[in-house]
Amino acid sequence: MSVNDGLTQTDTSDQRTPAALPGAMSHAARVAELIDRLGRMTRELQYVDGLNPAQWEALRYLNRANRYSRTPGGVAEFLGATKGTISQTVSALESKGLIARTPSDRDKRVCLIDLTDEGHRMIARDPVRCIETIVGSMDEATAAQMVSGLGRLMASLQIELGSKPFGVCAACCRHLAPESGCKKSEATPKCGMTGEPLQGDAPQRICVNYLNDAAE
Amino acid sequence: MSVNDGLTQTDTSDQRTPAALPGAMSHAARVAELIDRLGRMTRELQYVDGLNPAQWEALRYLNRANRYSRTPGGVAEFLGATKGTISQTVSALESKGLIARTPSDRDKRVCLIDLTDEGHRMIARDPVRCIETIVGSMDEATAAQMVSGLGRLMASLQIELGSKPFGVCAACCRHLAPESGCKKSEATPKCGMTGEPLQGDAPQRICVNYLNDAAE
DNA sequence: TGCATAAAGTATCGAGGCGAAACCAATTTG
DNA sequence: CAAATTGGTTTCGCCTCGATACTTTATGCA
Repeated sequence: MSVNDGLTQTDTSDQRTPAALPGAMSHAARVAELIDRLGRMTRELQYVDGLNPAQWEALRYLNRANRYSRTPGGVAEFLGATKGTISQTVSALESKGLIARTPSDRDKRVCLIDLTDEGHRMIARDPVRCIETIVGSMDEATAAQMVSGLGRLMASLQIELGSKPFGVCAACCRHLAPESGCKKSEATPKCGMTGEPLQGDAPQRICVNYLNDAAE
Repeated sequence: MSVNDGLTQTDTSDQRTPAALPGAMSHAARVAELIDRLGRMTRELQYVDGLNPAQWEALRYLNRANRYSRTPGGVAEFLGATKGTISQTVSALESKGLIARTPSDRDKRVCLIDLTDEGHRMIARDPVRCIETIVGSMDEATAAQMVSGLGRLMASLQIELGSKPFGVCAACCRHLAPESGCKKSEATPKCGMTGEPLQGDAPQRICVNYLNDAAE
């Protein structure tokens, strides 16, 4: 390819939106761009081991959710997908031998999902783990800042989206952080995702990060 | 739903992988989780105004790339998709009147792409802008830390993926940051994405963030 | 108790995104 | 000047996912 062959034509269009160019970008705009790009890469990263991103995310959820949240409905709510879609995802995971469905005897409509040993082996090779590794090599202060910033970003984003079906933390934060989670009885319950303590009226507020439900 | 009705059955399976539970998660693991979740939300966010995420990303790229990078091939390389796929994306954007294709008279194989006025109006309503807004409301220090951390994360991730087609910055960083970009002749060229200066052998290194190509 | 309504889950259909491969045209290279 | 390369498009088919309809079980209200 030619390097710089003395362009004769002036490139007017590049001067059109100087504010949009990187040199002039604010930190906020950079973060938005990076989140977008990283999201794409993370997605790409997850076409591995015969699973697709949705399947990986479901498996990840199922590995972390408490017992009564490991249902197709729980996955659907968490991933923001329809039950029909999730039913297929779950079926796929089951046919691959990564999870097992057992009907609940408490409510015969629901089926409880558990990871099989194979599933645990699979989750141990989680491709997003490599993000963890990279961040782990940074200094602790930066990592902590990122958790804080990204956590707040996600919380705000979920509020922004508003209509999304994230329940109220009233009774108890439904899943995740089962032992550090939003237990009413605890002195300072903490949200499982952002790790921030929920004081005062917190248990009554929307659980912006994850789901809500009955107690553990 | 019942709150805590005195469960008789012990929930052994929840104690299986205590290290995976949020309370015990490292900052690094939290970041990985947040990136993944945010990526999903960002993706969802972009099903708006009749475009899909790929189309929004292409439009965003086309709005920021320099003149000689605004080609189907440039978009494909940037988004990590095949040329065939991008051809469809570009066609979609064109049929919506957001971009215009004009054949290059320099090389009759390539076609140059420009945003139409309609396209500029569209990009002004970019849905990821809301991330920018949220981050903009945070303190500058946090935002700066996030840019730094996420930038490094992305750089490492791109290196990690290795085989991905990101060129060498030898001649010049191909697009983005056209005025602050990797100009060989400049004293301290800077990468358009991370904003970090590329000293010494930098121009010879892989342009981890974006593409490479001939000079501006 | 009994009937209506709601909720969990599944099956089926169809739209759309995307990669693979074949192909065309133009350019570069030996 | 032929051969190989490169930019781009088209066609094909797989796969994901939402919408809809349906089944089964729970719940709520008279």
